[in-house]
Amino acid sequence: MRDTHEIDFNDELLAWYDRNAREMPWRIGPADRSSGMRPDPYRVWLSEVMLQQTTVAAVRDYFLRFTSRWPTVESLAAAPDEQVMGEWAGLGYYARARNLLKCARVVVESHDGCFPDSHDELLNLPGIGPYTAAAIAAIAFDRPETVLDGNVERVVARLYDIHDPLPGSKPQLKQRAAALTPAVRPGDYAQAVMDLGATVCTPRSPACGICPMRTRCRSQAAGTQADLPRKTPKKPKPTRYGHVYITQTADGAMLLERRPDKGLLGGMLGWPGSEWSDAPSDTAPFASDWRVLPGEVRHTFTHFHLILQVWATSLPPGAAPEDMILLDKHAFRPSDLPTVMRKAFDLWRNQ
DNA sequence: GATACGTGGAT
DNA sequence: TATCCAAGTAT
Repeated sequence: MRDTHEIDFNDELLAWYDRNAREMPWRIGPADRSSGMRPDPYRVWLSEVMLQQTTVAAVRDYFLRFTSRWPTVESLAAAPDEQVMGEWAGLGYYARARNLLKCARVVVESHDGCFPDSHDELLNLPGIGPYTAAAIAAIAFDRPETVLDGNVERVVARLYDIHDPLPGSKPQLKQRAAALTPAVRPGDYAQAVMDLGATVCTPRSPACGICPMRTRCRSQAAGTQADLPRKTPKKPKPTRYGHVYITQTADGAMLLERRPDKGLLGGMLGWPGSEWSDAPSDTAPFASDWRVLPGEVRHTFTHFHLILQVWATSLPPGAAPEDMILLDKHAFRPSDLPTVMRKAFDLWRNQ
C-alpha cells in the first residue's frame, strides 16, 4: 500500500522533472511526451546499454554516430562486427558492443524486429540485465517497473537514511524504490529519479539546498547525507607490465590483430603484444630490428594498472604473419582502437 | 557472492 | 597523484 509520503514524493519529483528534465538525444520533447508519444524502443535500448557504467557526457556523441550510421535495429543487425566494434572503440566495456550485436540480431530474427515490451522478455536478451530490462520497459513502454541503478541507490539510501553498506543493502533499497514507483508516468518517474541523482543528489557535495525532496529526506534531517550510501571497501589495484609491437611496412600499412572475443578488450583491434604480468617476457613476435621507444604507456583498467613499453619496427610490403592483420594507410583508423592501444599509437607517432 | 570488465572527469 | 565514480552485466 502506498502511503501519503510516497504519493507526495512522486508528485513533487515529477513536477521537478517537468521543469528540469535534461535534453538528451534519445529523449523526446515535453510536448510529444504530454501528447502520449513514446520514444523509439531501439533508441532507448541503445542509449541504456551505452549508459551502463558510463556518463551521459561520454555517451552523447557515440549515440549520435551510432544512430546516424544505423538508424534501425535492422540496419544494426546487418552491420559487420568490425564496424560496430570500431564505432564503439573508446567507450569501454567492449562486451557491451558484442552483446549489442547479438541482441540486435535476436530481435530481428526472433522478434520480427520489435523489442519485447515486458521486463521478463527483455531480461532474456544478451546484454540486458535487471536494470536495463526495467529501464526499457518503463521508458519505452511506460510499464511500472522499478529501475535500480547507482543514482537510485544513492537517492533512496539518503531519503530513508539507510546506513547498511552496498552491495548488501541492494534488496532493501530495491524494496524501498519499488514502493515509490508510481502507476502514473513510471517512465518519466524513472528518469526523474536518475536525473535527480545525477544533478542534485550527487555523490559528493549534494545540492540539498535546491533539492525538491529536501523536506522529506531523512538523511538531510539527520545530517548524514554526505556519508551515504556506504559501500564495502574496494581492493587495491595491482600493476602489470607488458610490451606492444607496432610494425609499419614501407608502404605505410600497419600490423594489427583482432583480439579474441572473450576477456579484456575482447573483439577489438589491437597491437600484437606480450602477456601483461609482473614480469613480461621480452620475446618479439618475429625477428626484426626492434627499437624500444622512449617513454611508456600508462593506463588504468577496472582492476589493474598497466605500464606498457612500445617496440617498433618496419617491414617490407608483403603478407601479414599468421593470425595478424595488415591494414593499409587508408584502412587503418586510430579511432577504431580501444584507448590503451590508441595511447601506444600516439607514443609511436610522436616518437 | 565475488570477480572480470574501460574510460574519462571530478576532487 | 590517487581515488572515486558513472543510467551494470556475465559468469
